[in-house]
Formats: sequence, C-alpha cells, structure tokens
Amino acid sequence: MKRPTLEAVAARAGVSKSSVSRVVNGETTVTPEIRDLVIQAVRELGYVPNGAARSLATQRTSAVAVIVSDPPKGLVSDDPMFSAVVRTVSRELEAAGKQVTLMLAGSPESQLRVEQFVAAGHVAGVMLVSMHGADPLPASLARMGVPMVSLGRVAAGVPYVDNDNVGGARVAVRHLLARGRRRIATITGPLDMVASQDRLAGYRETLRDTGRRSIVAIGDFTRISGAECMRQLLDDDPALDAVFAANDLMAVGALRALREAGRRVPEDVAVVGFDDIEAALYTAPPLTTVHSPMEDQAAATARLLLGLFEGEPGHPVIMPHRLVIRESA
Amino acid sequence: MKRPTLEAVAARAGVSKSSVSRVVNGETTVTPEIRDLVIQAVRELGYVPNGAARSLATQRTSAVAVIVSDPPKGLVSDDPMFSAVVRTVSRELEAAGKQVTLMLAGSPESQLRVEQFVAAGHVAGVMLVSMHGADPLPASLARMGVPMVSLGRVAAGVPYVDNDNVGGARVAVRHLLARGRRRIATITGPLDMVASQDRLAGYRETLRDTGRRSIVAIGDFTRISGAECMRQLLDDDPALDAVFAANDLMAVGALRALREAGRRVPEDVAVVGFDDIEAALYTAPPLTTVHSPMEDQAAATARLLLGLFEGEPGHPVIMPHRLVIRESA
DNA sequence: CTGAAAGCGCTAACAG
DNA sequence: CTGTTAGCGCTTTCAG
Repeated sequence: MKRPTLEAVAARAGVSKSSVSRVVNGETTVTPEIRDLVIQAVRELGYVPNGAARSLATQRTSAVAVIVSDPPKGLVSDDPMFSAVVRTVSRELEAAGKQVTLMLAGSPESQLRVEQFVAAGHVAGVMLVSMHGADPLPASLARMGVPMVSLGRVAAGVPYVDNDNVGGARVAVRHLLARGRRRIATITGPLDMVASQDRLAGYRETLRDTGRRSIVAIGDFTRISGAECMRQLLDDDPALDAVFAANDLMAVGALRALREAGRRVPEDVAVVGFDDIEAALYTAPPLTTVHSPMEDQAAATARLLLGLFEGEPGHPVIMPHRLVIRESA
Repeated sequence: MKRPTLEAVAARAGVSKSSVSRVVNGETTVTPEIRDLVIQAVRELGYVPNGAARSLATQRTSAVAVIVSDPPKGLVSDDPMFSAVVRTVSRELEAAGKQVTLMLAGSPESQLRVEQFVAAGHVAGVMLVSMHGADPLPASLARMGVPMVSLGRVAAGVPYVDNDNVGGARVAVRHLLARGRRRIATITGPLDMVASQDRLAGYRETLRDTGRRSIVAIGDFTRISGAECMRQLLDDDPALDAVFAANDLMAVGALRALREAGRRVPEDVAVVGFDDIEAALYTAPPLTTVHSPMEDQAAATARLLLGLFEGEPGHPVIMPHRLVIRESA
C-alpha cells in the first residue's frame, strides 16, 4: 500500500541511498553498472520520488503560482481570455517541468492566502494575470523577493508582457476617422485596470489631436456592460456615428444594443472592438477589431518567468497590434 | 533572508517546538499564556509554516489536482466552459483550504506527467474535467487509489457530476417537433466524449420515436466546426428546416453559415443549442438552448471531492436541464 | 566513484 | 499540559 522509498530502491539494488539519488537525479558520476542496477530496481518497484521530501532537503520547489484576479461572480464569467491564458501558460510551464498552482486573488482573504502561500516558500516564482491597478498584491509579493512576472503591465518593477494598448486604440480611432466618422464614442474597461486606462488614453489623444471631443461610457469588459453603455451613449448623443469598445466582449454587447435600437451597423454606427477574440468573427456583422495575440502574450510571459529562473534580466515585452478590418466598420 | 522556522519561534517564545506546533495547528490543549506567547512570537518573526516539511511529517497534503484534457491548439481555444469551470472549482476548493494544481492532460507525455505527479503523492485528490471517453487516465489514476471525481461522466467507478444530456437533447428535439419542424438535423460534439454520445442518443431516440430519420454531422464543439457542419448539412439536405447543435458554440457557427447561405432563422431553419452560455443571448437572433448550469455543476463536483475527503460515499449527481426558448426556434 | 551520516522543518507519540 | 525524542524521504557534504 505504501509507496516505495529511496531506501527501498537502494536495498533492492544492493547499493547505497546516495547512489540511487544520483541516478535518479541524472548525475553523470555513476558507474554504468550501478546505474543499470538502480534503474532496474526503480522500475520493478515503481518508484517515484517524494516531492515534499525533496523540496525540504533542497529548499527548492518546481511549483509556480499563477495568480488570477478573480472578479465578483458573474463578471467576466466566460472571458475568453481567461481560458486562452491559463491553457497557454500551463502548457508552457509544464513543458519546462514546472507545476502550476492556480490561485484566485479577488477578495482580501484570498489575497492573504496568496501571500501566505508564497511566503511559505511553496513556489519558485509567481505569474500575475490581469491585475487591477490598485491591487496591493504585486507590491507585497515583490517585497518577498520571489521571482515574478506579470501578464499586463502593473506597478513598476515587475517585469511584464503587454500589448501596445495606447497604439492599438489610436489605430482603431484613426480608422474610424479615415472612414469619415465624426462623432466617435468609446466604451472603456474598468478604469482601475491599466489596459483600460491606456486604451482610453489612445482614444482621447487621437481625438484631441484632430480637435474632436471625447464621448465616454465606462464599462467593465463584460458583454452586458457593453450593451448598457451603448444604450446610454445613444441616449446621451443620438447623433453618434461610431463607437470604439475597449474589448470585443463589450463590442458584442454594443452590437446587440444597436440592433435593438434599430441602428444599422456599420451604415448608421460603425463599431470597432479590441482583442480579436474568435467570437468577433461570428457577430453580425463580423467585428472590426484590434488584434493582439493573447496566446503569444501568455507564452511570452511564461517564458519571461522561466528566463528569470535562469538569471536573465526580465525586460518588459510589448507585443505588436494590428487592425483587422471586418464588416462592422 | 531565510524564513523563520518553528524552532526559531520556540526559542523566541521560550517554549518547546511542540507547543508552538500545537498552537499553530489550533490544538486546544494549550495554556492561554503559552498560546499568547507563541502567537506573539509568530507575529514578531512573521513565521509561516513550511508546507513541504509539514507534508513530509504528516504524510498528507492539501493540494488537489484539477486535470483538464487539453485539446490540440486552437480547438476549444476560448471555450467559455473552461473559464467557468476552473474559476468555480478553484473558488470552491480554495475556500476549503485546498490548493489547486492545474494540470493539462492532452498528449501522452502530459498524461505520464499527471500519473507520476499523483503517484508521487503530491495531491490529496483529483478532479477530472471533461475527459474524453477513451482516455486511459481515469482508470490508471483509479488504480492508485487516490480520491477522485469527475465533472462529466467517465469510466464506471468514478463518482461524477453531469447534466442530463440525453434528456436535454430530447427536450430540444421535441420542441422543434412541436413547432412543426419536419427535417431536423443535428451537429454532434466529438464522438469520443460521453456528453456528445448522450446528446446524440437523445436526438436519435426522439426522432426514432416519431418515425423520423436522423440527419447527422459530426463536429467537435468549436464554432468553426459548427459552421462547417452546417454547410455540409445544407448541401446534403437542402430541405432541412431545423438543426439541433450539441453545444452553443457550434450553434453560433451554424447561425453564421445559415446567414451566409441566405437562410433566415428561424423562418427557414430553426436552431437550438445546448449549454446556455452567455454568448447565446447575444447572437442574432438570440439562441434557443438547453440550459444546464455549468457553474453549479462545477461547484457540485468540487464539493463531491471534498465530501470524499470526509468519508462520504460519493454518489453521482445529475443536474437538471431546462429549455430556454429564444428567437432562434 | 561510492557510502555513511547529518540534516531540511515539522509532527506525533511518549514520558514527565 | 508541556517537553523530549524520533522520524517523514531525500539531498549533500565528507571521508574512504
């Protein structure tokens, strides 16, 4: 019933624990004969090293924490980014022999849990995903000196991967201007997130540069908020002829609200989203959007962390964006 | 730089390691005075117990593996289920003091990784998510005697939570029949998944019972496959007047293919999906679908596992379904 | 190159 | 109720 230990293997092979340990850990300073003996015994006994004991002895661990800010229930409940990010990151980290410990960090209690967990030395590194700007977690983790990276820019000092949010927003708005749109509104993400702030800034700057005024509704990256904001914008400024949604999910909501309000897209109102999620291809009409490769970003973030383990410096990485023009604008 | 140990706390408080251990582990058999002394020292030193040492000594662990079959890249890439499931399960498990180790099990190598990991005794239990029917993993894990549950029915013997896939499909098809539809096609999920098989069975039975023939296209639960299957079905049987897609993502793809083929929904072709993901509300027209509460299922699965830890039997749980009628049928 | 021995930090009998 | 004493399974000097 109990699993075999190093000692059992040693006994079986008729060698010392040290030799077994060496073989198991792939050290080269072992006579082939002993090596074979050990390998044989390992196989016969089905030996698998005990990680707890190993961590204790080495003071190291191969676990990595992936920390995701967990929004209140319902919000971003089926965020397509979440799935892409978690999958990609897991794949990348697992390929490097790391175990992924997923932790949600929404409530203050869960933040504490995360801090304790990291403080306990359970993980070799931390990867932050889409933290909110005001979040105190990055700072307190940084203080503990654990290697850390972030997907999405956060407080200074933490190496990150991000896309060019300002530039992407600019390109979106310029496109609308180029198509002759005059009254261009925007639906923002939650303003405590850096990505939201940057996309809003890109929108604002571009309009300011051409002497136009901003028309802003504040959403939270969900479809429902996109629909609500769109309705509100239509109320406030019935003459608007374009809207830039800070993500595709909200653009989807906006499309629905426009449809319900009897506006044609893009004839009456042009819509541009951000992210280029797969769903953007299936809206009616298909969504014009700013493509920023989330999978690539996630993979790059994972590799940034792995690089940190190797002693690399960890310079921020900014991924390029690209406007994908489809029928909605 | 090093983190304080139990011993350091004991020294600081002027008591024995045992007493500190007792206090830290919340045993009640400790004099209040000593308790306070220890708590004080813990606070001053910022002591956090070392989990590796604890696991080693107790032969227990608070980690739980959540194993997700990882489809080839691109497939189900932004599956809304994934996000809902992982979030809900994490929340539930974390609330119970468990750490969630996420593992992808797609390739044979990753399967091996998972087996080794579980064999190494790293986890107290395992939760399977949407495994494919032919998957050998459940059986080999079961053999190791680790507590295990599954979200979605798998090989016999593993306690599971699932929805009534057969019943849900029946209700969908009956609804189409009741609306006078005559030629009802279906787009299935990948047939190596039990859920796909069951939904197909429900469709088939219902049609058979009314003397109609089945029209089947085999998809893989992705939007793109939904679109492709729809095109194919239209080719094969241009006179079809309804389609039951085995999930909403494929229904979304089907809607698009129908639109492109110039068919009106629901006038020419009625569409019913399955799952009731949030996106079903935002299609044009909004999707009629079989609601099965994924969040509830995920939570129930997590609790099933927690129950196993408490020695509860672990009876299968079947969640009810409910047809949500919207404009597409 | 191999083996013996000393821990890693914590828990769990067992005395006191 | 508290302290002492063995380990948990593995790595890692350090001799041999």
